[in-house]
Amino acid sequence: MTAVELRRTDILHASAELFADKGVASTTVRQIAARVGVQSGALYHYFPSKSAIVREVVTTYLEQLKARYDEAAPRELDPRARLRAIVEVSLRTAEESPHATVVYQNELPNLRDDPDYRDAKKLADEAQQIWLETINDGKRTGVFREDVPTKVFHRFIRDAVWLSIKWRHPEDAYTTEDLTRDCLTIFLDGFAT
Amino acid sequence: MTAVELRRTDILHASAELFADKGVASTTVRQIAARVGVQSGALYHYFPSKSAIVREVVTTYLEQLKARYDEAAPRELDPRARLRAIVEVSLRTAEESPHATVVYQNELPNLRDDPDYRDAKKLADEAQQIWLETINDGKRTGVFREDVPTKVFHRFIRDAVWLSIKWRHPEDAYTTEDLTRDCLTIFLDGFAT
DNA sequence: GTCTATAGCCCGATAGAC
DNA sequence: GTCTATCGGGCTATAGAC
Repeated sequence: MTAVELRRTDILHASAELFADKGVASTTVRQIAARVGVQSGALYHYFPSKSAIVREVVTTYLEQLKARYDEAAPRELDPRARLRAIVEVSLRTAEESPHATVVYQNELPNLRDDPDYRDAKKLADEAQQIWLETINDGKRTGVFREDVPTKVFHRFIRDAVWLSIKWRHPEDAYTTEDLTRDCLTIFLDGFAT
Repeated sequence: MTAVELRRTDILHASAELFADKGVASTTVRQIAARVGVQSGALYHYFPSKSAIVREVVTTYLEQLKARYDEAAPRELDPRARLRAIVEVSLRTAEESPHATVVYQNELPNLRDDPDYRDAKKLADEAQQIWLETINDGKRTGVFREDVPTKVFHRFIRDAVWLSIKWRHPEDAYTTEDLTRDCLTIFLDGFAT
């Protein structure tokens, strides 16, 4: 990695942390520069604009997520195992990249129609497609119930998984493995006795 | 209602809509004024600051929500019926006040330590307490499983309910009643066959 | 009670020295 | 490649006329 690439990575990490904590709109390029330890003008040698930083944070994150889904949750798996793999990969990715995860969850929905984020939107759609495909395959093979719309179940479990980043603290005794297990328990078998 | 009160209400409604669409930080007082049909300076005859508008949007909303919980979900109800009532009231409130709901979900988490929002935070805590109490009562009486932490189940169902405001459109054939039913089905009985 | 005008500040981004 | 300095503009909030 060249010195330039290292600095770019520094900027992306500092930005992701600030964006996650206070939102993109409330984060200034001066704050990013201060976190990295340079003056704000220096950032513009690495990125053409603040918006380009946001875009790269989200796009890099989604590329990694999509690659992990493809590897860990191939279509050959039966729907239950595939759903488990998707949940595991998602929670592991959220644990590993908590800031980018928050930025993706908080900001991408509001940026859908901005052409600058077309790549990110495309990747997010592909990732979502893997969830939907899994749920529909499970309905077709009879392991999932057909009386609840795919879209509805998807939103429920998807939000449970991704928003755990906002309430679960990594130092908790309650681990990612615990969360994965409880998530699959609730969503597949229910909370009633 | 006096003319002043009517104007205040206009401002609160216009603000809630803008805050929900673009976030509080990205909404300007000029945009609020334009939506109401006055100049920005005129807003300051009704509210001392932009932040006071945000505070009143959220606090008024939460007071209404809390009152509805108290009325529709008294502790005398058995836990299953009480959970159903909470979900029903929440979804009905979200449908009726979609903008304030989004503001509450999106912005309050980031404002927790701001002393300006102490009242809102207190109301939100009281509302949350009703969910937790219901879940714990259900565990004690044996209708809910005890191997999933209360906090975890609460976050799952709470997020499913509140975030539906971001994906369900009121004009959908899929109604609030459908959503209430499917939410209780999934979270109590599970998605597996 | 609403207007016009603007103070005072902070923003993203740029220019040019080193 | 990073600095200092600053431009042009948008922001919240205020002042004072009507």
